[in-house]
Amino acid sequence: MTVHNEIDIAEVVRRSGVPISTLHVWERHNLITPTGRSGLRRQYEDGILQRIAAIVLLQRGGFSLAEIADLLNNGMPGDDKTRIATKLVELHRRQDELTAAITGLEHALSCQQPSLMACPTFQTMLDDALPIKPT
Amino acid sequence: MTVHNEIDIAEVVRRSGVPISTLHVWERHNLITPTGRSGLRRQYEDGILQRIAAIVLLQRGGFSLAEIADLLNNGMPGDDKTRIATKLVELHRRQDELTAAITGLEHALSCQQPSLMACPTFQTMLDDALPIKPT
DNA sequence: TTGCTCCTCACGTCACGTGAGGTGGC
DNA sequence: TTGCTCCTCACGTCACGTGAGGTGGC
Repeated sequence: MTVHNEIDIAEVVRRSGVPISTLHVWERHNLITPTGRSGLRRQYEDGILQRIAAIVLLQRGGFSLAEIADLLNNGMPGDDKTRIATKLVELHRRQDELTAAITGLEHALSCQQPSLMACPTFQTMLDDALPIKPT
Repeated sequence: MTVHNEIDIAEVVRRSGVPISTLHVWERHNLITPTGRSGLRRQYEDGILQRIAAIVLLQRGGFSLAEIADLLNNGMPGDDKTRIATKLVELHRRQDELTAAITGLEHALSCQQPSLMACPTFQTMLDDALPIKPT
């Protein structure tokens, strides 16, 4: 039989790095639930740390708090998989956008021009980032 | 001598893809300025499209509207370069986070487990995404 | 004159962050 | 009893989105 240790909210903050104000918000959105209280202080089952890691990963994946609550609280039915597949398309696009932004900024660092907009190399990268439609 | 054409806000929206509500916000933050009005409608110099592309790129680079206004309105003094270098470190980290999120979600798609948290492979990826400190 | 799009202004949203004033346990 | 951290609740912030009611040009 596995022993489930209860851990204090202070320890959750310390070990996860997630600030207490964020934990309060997540609780209001039904993402996390304390198992009880010690006086006023929230106590959690130690599995909360894995759950928090999952929330962080899904948030980086661009899911809203409401979507994450859905994914974690309900099982993983077929339409969840559809939503994940849709998100993945968007994530690959964001990866490309991020790469373009990095390329542009790295050039800006080495550029001798007096301002960003005066740099011809930066200019040519812009159209790549946000395609301007013809007149 | 170069002729500067004026273009209507409707054309700016169409050619850049940026919604009008966003253009209004950017104007209040001194990121863009109309050259004049035709009746009530804002008119812009056609160079606005390049500027909008730069704003989008910098935003994807994680700069706030206030920071972008600074970068574009003032020149590019040395401390701007320092700020860009600092951002670049953060951007490379975000690139890694995004990659980790994509890897996790791609596994979730192929996983047969009834819920995300039940999947052992997903579990092992979590600690990679958000390192949990020891007790 | 009738539509149409744009205008301004106020308010809503999302995911928090920040006090203000109060409580519980060492 | 004194600190300390956590508690709740309200309000602020950032970057917009969304009406509501009004104006100008074809």
